[in-house]
Amino acid sequence: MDQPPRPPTIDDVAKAAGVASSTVSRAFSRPGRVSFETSERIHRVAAELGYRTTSLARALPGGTTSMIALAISDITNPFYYEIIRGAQSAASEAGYTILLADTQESGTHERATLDRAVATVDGIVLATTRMSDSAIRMTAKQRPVIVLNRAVSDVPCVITDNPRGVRRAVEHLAELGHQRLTYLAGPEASWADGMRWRSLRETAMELELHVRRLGPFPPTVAGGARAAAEFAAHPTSAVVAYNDLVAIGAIRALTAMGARIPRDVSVIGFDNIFTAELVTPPLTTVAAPLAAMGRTAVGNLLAIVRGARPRAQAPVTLPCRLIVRRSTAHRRRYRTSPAWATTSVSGSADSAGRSTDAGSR
Amino acid sequence: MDQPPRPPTIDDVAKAAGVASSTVSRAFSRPGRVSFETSERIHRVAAELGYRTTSLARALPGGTTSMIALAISDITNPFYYEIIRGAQSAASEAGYTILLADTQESGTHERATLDRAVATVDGIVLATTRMSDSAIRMTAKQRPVIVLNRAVSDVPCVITDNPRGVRRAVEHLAELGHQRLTYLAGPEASWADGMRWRSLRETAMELELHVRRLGPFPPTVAGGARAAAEFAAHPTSAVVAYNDLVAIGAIRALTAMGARIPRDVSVIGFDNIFTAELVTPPLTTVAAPLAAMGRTAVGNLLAIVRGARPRAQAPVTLPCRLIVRRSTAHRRRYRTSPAWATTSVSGSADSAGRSTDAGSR
DNA sequence: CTGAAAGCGCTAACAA
DNA sequence: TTGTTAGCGCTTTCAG
Repeated sequence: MDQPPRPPTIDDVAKAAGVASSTVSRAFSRPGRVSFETSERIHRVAAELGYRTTSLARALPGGTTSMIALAISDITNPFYYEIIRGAQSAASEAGYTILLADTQESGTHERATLDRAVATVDGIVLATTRMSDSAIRMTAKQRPVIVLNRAVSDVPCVITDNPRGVRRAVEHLAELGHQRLTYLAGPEASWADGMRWRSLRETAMELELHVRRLGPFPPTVAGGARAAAEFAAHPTSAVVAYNDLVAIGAIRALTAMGARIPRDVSVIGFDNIFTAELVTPPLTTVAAPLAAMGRTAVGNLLAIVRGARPRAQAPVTLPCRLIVRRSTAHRRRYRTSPAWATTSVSGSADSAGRSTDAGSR
Repeated sequence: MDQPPRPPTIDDVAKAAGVASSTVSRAFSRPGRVSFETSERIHRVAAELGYRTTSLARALPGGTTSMIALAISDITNPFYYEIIRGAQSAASEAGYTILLADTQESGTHERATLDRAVATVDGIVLATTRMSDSAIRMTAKQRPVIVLNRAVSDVPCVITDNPRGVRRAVEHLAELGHQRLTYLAGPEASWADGMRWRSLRETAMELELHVRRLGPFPPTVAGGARAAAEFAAHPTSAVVAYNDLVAIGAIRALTAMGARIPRDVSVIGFDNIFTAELVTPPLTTVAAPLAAMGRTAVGNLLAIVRGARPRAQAPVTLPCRLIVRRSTAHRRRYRTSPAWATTSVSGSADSAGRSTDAGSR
């Protein structure tokens, strides 16, 4: 009853069936090139012995494994669920298996993980990588790589149309009468964060709104709570968060402080993760075509793996759209500073001590 | 600039460095058994050539790949996030990589996926498999296997203490004065579902409560909504859902019908997924130690892979606990049938037409 | 249609 | 410390 009892090899089958191993091989890979009877017998014997082809050895000569790596920064982030799902289905349709590489929000860790995986897979999808551009290019030299959510020159990328999404969000806020927005920033190493902030500034300038940036914060609910604490020191009537998680965390924390969302502050997130419509109030968010991103990335990767010339120049850009739910509303004009805020915009100084307190950490 | 330019082999390096390939091999795997200078030179040359060991070929002789497969029924289900995270960290600490196998809620698909993976990995964690016990045992014959969330004889398993969790849930409901509960069932092939329902019946009997079962429903928010539609035809004051997703879906649907949760009906879920505390009202749920499950499963699997004798007899049972939040409350006694229900328990027939309507789909 | 033989890239065993 | 020689399990010529 020893667990791995030396699985039978092709030679075992060959011997048992009284044929050459090459015949067995053919019987499995190229049926039709083996007489019906022989094939029959081989399969029967193989079944009895419990023989299975070893994809490892099979992959050896050509060096392809029918596996692709999917590197993601934090598997706990719901943002990835649909992406993984899309990637997974595209991969399995093409007969590929996905190797998951959780890189734990760390460029270093990511490199290490990838170094191990790189040798094993036929290609790599870097979803939200935290590595430097040059590190990415290094990796891309070794294996076909597709970068998701980030534009890196000389490497094929799949991104969403952040500028457009941001624009829609800001327009929406402007229509609701908001004049000052706060951006709750995500990780510094995040390309999307930089992109969103930049677009935000530009759009705001164009629409003559005032924006400020707080952060960086971890792209999590907890990060959102921290962001809210800082935000409360100098609130604005509207906030745009790096992603839905941060938005949700902020809404919760703000609500706990006594603010009513969206009455007191409108909040917009990014990504439209599954939880976004489940929270209260349901989150207004810039939706990314998550599953499509996964599918597209894998599709393009596989094309390259199969020999297509990567068109690294222009990143593939997928559209995103604003989903208006209940976390945004018309701006209310305060006569006095909001009761829930740590300190008012107009600067009543009596709670300044608390301000520091809440803002720290 | 062709993408895969035939990565350099160990022989290329050997030639370029003017040594035997075995020396190169040693330089990489057993440093110290090679003179400092030689090693130095080899590594330099290797770096220049961009050489990397091919784990594939390396794995060939012994047949170990340092990969383990994690098979899950639906990657979109948040239930898995923490499990994957736990598994991932345990695996990477031990130098293993995780191969993800989304089996799409289908036993057949699962077998196929596994068949491919089985040959490539050193072991397999079956998280919530939908395969039959015998199919699982077959797989277990080929590779070390750990089954999560299910007890299968002769195969090592890691489960949570469902009976205890259910008991706590029912006790909680009983304390709140509820006398009739409805169980919203999950997939028929789910072991946990059977377990929960059985425990529910037993505990209810003991505590002299009345239970009934609706379903099966898909273990999703949509499934929960469907369940709610059926439930509304003959409501009870409390419901226990197969999992948090179903609970959340039911709460949403019920709320949409005009019911107030928990005032009109108390709802309990299972798993304590990340979203559970974010929804409104925050969900009372039987929490499973998700990350610990992943860690434990991988830990035990790796122990077996390394030669430990699997103790297949008694499943490892992890504790779970009831987390009381806001979706449960004291039972209210209705004088008449609730306004929101399709049909009343006492049977006012005037809305029977609607009943069918809501119940279909 | 089938068998023999030559590797795939690397490691292990044995010499030198 | 290094080189030489066998393979690992399978696929792929190349004969027969």
